[in-house]
Amino acid sequence: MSTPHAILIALLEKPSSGYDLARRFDRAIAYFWQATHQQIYRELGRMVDAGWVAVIEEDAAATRKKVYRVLPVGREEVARWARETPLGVDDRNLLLLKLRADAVIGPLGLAGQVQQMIADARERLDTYRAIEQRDFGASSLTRGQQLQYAILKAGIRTQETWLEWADELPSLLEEGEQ
Amino acid sequence: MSTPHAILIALLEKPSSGYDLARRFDRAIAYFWQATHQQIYRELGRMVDAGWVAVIEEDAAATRKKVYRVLPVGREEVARWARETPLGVDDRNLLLLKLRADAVIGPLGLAGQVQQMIADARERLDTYRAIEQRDFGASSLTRGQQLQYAILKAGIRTQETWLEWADELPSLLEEGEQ
DNA sequence: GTGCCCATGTAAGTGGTTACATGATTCA
DNA sequence: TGAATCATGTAACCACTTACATGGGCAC
Repeated sequence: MSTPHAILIALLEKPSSGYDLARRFDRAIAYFWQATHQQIYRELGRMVDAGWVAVIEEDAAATRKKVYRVLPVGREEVARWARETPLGVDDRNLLLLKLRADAVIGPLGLAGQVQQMIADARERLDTYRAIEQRDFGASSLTRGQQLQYAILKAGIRTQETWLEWADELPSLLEEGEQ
Repeated sequence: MSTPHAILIALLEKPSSGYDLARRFDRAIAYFWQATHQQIYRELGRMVDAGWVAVIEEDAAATRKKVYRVLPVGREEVARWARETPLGVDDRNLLLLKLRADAVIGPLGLAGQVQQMIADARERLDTYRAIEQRDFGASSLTRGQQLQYAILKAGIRTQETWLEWADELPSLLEEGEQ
């Protein structure tokens, strides 16, 4: 659903060919977002049609390599997407993607969305803790129960860690706001 | 790719109708796994054809409700799937699903896969820390750099927390092994 | 000149999402 | 009797995956 926007953001960071994008999506850039070269070529074609990106025709005749850059319309589309697309509790990677957009093109005013996610995460953590109290308070647990408890603890730890991490975000997002 | 197995595991825990499954997948049972009722009905139909599950015909005439239970073949399929399907670094939810399978039907010998995931997570954590040293060692960072650093820290925290959590797994998985 | 990497695509299959559809039961 | 919930499905679309395909450039 947001593959084209992930590509746009990657292109904003650095104009690239489809091939380069595929490699960047393989390594450091997108540990939290992946796309195969087939997806990338398809989306690039669509985005050219939509007027979001264009090919830089520097060495057109020399090689077949097509380097894409983001047009103003595409840039505006990224900003619109970041501001308007709602985030669910589990959309952490989507938030990271938006943060990357925010890092490349000015402050986008994401603080509100982050606050909402934090509230949702707190609520879910409370739910998990209630289940913990209810189902795993007993002193002796069977093997199966211990495993189920481990699964629940994975959820609890995930929420806790994410909340700690998210705590520093608002100050980063608000300063320098337009 | 593993939706049918998620359904099988839920059915092993408690025989249910498609409707009940949809509700269970909405709430506590599958905070880490979701399926819509359309998927569930489709997969139930396929699994009946495959001989993995069967309808309990208790109140067939009384209501339209169809309660499904897992047949021995389906149970064996879950075990096979849990043992054989490879896990990538990011397949944490898939691991949780396998742990649930292990909690319902005896020990499946998942320790090896967990060890592999732990090794992979350590490796990725090292990669992240190397990036941290290389790109964010400077004392003063721009707003954009601070955001990119926050994104990286999300990855670092995630790996660290997961590794801590996974540390208690091997002892849970090995004891009582057949 | 053979093999490897660069570079871009097409085609088929599958799974998930969204919308549509129907009818029974239950409660106010 | 009307609305909400129970309960099960069909159909269309779209995205992603996997496999196939092609050809240029470069190094040994």
